[in-house]
Amino acid sequence: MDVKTVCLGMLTDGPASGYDLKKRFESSFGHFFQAGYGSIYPALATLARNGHVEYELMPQDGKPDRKVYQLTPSGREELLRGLADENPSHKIRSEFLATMWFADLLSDEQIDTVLENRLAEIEKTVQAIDWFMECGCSGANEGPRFVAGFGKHVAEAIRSYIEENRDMLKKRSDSARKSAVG
Amino acid sequence: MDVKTVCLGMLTDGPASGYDLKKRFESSFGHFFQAGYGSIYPALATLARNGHVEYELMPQDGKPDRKVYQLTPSGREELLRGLADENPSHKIRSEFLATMWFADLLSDEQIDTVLENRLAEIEKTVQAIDWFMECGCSGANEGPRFVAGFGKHVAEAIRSYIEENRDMLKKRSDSARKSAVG
DNA sequence: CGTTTATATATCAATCTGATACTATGCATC
DNA sequence: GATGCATAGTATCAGATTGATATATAAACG
Repeated sequence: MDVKTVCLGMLTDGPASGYDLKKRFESSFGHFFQAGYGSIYPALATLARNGHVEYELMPQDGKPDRKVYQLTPSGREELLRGLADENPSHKIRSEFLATMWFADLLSDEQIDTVLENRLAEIEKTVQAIDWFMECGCSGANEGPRFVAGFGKHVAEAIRSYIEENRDMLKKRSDSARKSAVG
Repeated sequence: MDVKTVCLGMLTDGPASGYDLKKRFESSFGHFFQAGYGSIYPALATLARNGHVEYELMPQDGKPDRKVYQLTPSGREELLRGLADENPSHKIRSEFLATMWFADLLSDEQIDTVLENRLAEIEKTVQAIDWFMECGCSGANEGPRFVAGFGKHVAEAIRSYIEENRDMLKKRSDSARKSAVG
């Protein structure tokens, strides 16, 4: 499954422009599937070329024209084909964990800063998901609720793991403690 | 941070070929940072061109020559620069969650299969991490242990979430139950 | 008055993914 | 005896994605 399929899926909720889809990627999809203009616009262009979506130009004064896309019957079929994979991937790309892997090359201060920043990011994610569950989820189906709950559960697991295990990475304070005691 | 930086980091454990690094990506890094030949070989070529690594050709009979790479002092500096980011990213790219988001377009059977396959993948991940903690971790520093524990904790959080919330996605059985009761 | 934010389009270089190509040995399977 | 697969090793390529940037206008902020 690629950005094209997700765009088709988003268009089942009604017509939207590339700009609209980007906003939706940011608000509800952001924590598990990212896409920027650089993938959304080419995706829509390809889908239009293949007849999976159609667009109407909506002129606006001052601002550039909106291209409002909507699903075609062929697009709906293509969407189902894209969703048919029975073992869809779930991948993590973590510069954070890669950095922690090499913790012995960093200072305690650096490690501390990185961990604090990660906890702050988690907090942002949890708040975004909470907002979605309260406001953005009205009328939504079970799928989005399941996914939002998943994201929150995992984010909280990460938070608790970091809080309970961050001491593991402090090497200097260990020897400092020893020499202070001894 | 990109594949280049991680390769430099891996080479702090001693000289290795591109093939060796690929195996290490598979065994210990796989659950949070993937890289294939298509990124490893170009990365090593660039690093060599910039003087961050050097290689020696090790002829073998029958098999192709090994190119055994090792870190240079300039490479060690480059590694520290690559690790200096104070807010390294932690991104999820989940076709699995994207599929679940659109659960209302799928049959109960499809959803069930996808969830079972995901649970099986989790099991594989947990086993790979357990193996690493018992065998691959000997003499390893705190960093790898922290990361392995992180991976296991998160994998188990995912498992428990799926097991406890999978019913949420069954729509047909709900109406079936209602009509059976009514 | 200058800067940032929002609305909207789109492209580009650098990077990454996943598959494939090439060579050679060994091991199992039909 | 042939066929396929695993292991060991190199490497490339098309297609997808990332993150930044370009273009244009208007509103809001300080």
